[in-house]
Amino acid sequence: MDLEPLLGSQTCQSLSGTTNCTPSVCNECAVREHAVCGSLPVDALTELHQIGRHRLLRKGQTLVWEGDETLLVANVMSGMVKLSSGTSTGTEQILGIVGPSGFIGRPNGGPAAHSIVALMDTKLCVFPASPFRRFMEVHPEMGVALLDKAFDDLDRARRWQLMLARASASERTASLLLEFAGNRAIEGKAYVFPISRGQMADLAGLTIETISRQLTRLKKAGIISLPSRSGFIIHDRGALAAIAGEARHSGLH
Amino acid sequence: MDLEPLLGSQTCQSLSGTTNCTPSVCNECAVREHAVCGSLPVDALTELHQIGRHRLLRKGQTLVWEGDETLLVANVMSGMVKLSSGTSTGTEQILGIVGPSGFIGRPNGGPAAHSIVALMDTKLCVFPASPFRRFMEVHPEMGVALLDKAFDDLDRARRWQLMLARASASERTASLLLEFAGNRAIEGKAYVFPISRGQMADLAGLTIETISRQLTRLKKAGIISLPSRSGFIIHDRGALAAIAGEARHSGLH
DNA sequence: CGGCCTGTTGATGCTTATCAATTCCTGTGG
DNA sequence: CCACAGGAATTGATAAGCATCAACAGGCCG
Repeated sequence: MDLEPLLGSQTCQSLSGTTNCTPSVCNECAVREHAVCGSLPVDALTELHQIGRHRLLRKGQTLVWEGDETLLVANVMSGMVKLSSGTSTGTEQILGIVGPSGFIGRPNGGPAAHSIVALMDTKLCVFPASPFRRFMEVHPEMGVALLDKAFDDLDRARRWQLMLARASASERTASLLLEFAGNRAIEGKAYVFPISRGQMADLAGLTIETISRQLTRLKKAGIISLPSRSGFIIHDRGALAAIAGEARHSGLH
Repeated sequence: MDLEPLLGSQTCQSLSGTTNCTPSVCNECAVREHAVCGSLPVDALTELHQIGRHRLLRKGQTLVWEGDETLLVANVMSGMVKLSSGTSTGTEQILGIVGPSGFIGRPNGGPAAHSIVALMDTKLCVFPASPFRRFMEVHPEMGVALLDKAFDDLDRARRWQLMLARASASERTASLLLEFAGNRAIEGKAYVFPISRGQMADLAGLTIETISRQLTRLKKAGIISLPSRSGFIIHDRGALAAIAGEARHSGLH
């Protein structure tokens, strides 16, 4: 189902018998430069292809179940997945969200600390864990790149952590919107909420009602629009960023 | 100052000319089994020794400054360091705390995302970044171990993040105490607060006053003692853990 | 011994959670 | 295509929890 071998559409023409050109699917990959494979030389990339597959994960589908042995790792090409975990009280909690060029899974096995579920239709570059590990052993630069990405993620998690510790409701809501819109949020463009209000509340450490009130407030201030229940438009990115960063000292609360 | 070459106290006796026995300092290392070097074979460990040094970081001393190029990585053998960062408003914020067997620094260079400062006298196993990188290239298992640790840290950061998002003041304070006491908190043992009330407040996302009130409350409930300003004793570890986990439904708030 | 800094305790107000009612999508079936 | 049901989101009223402001106590240093 929706599995497409990466090699399937390779258009490299081996005129001289050598095949050291970039597989076309990678050239077309929107996140190539930012993902872990970005730093690989052509021949290594070609090799990596042979163990990976493209996969489309439909909205709501689960890639990995919490507690399962980790059998695969993946790059997110487009879309979004959530990392979630069940709590002692039985409810599900969102631990994080991973968007394009993000890496998910643990190469070294062990039970998964969280489930991975698609928030919208999501394209992935999936690799079985064992061959991926072997690939890392042969190509240490991949391990290096992955390590770098893991440390990046760690830094980002620590900063979000800080935000949760100190931010007000308006700051959290604004940060959430910017997160959903991606780092390069475009004014006037229609974005989709990848998660429900309830899940947004979980992630930001607020309640549904507070999220709703803050969105209304931002709408009334003219900073965003809410054309439908599941979409939003940013009109004033600067204002939103200002609120996300330091609302405590601005006029809008 | 306080620099001690790791090889200095190696007691391995090369009777037969071979030196493939574990360096004694590593045998004596309290965190050997939990640190990244734990999985290394003897010969690799011996090699790693030759690029590392022990270093004692005195309370308050800074190992790495935020923004500086990362020139070293280290294992924490004993003590505690904080990761901190300056904010836009000029104040310092604590991003996290690293205790024994923790790994700090980024092997792959780039400017440091946070300063690293000792919270108490701390013993470190320090390695210059470049030789450490070369070592990783030769010994991929080190990269694998480090990657695993990084993912562990990431999971822990995500869970603390979740805690901050949803926890009440009493939950946060209890979690903080358990964190300070280590995973195996012993009832009746005297522990030291590694950071000031203000820094605890920063870390937990509370104010000094609230931290103080919660500590008093825990003391009055008989769960802890506060024999001095800078120390605490846990009398009822179970109660503390219960509060940290699910205070919202207990009687104590 | 006295100043000073850190921590504790007290009183009050703001922010956000909670409880409750209503509206508005969305998707389903006729 | 429209009507309807069901759930999700919004809005309102109230209260709890924590921050803030303020005063005080207790070590630690000179």
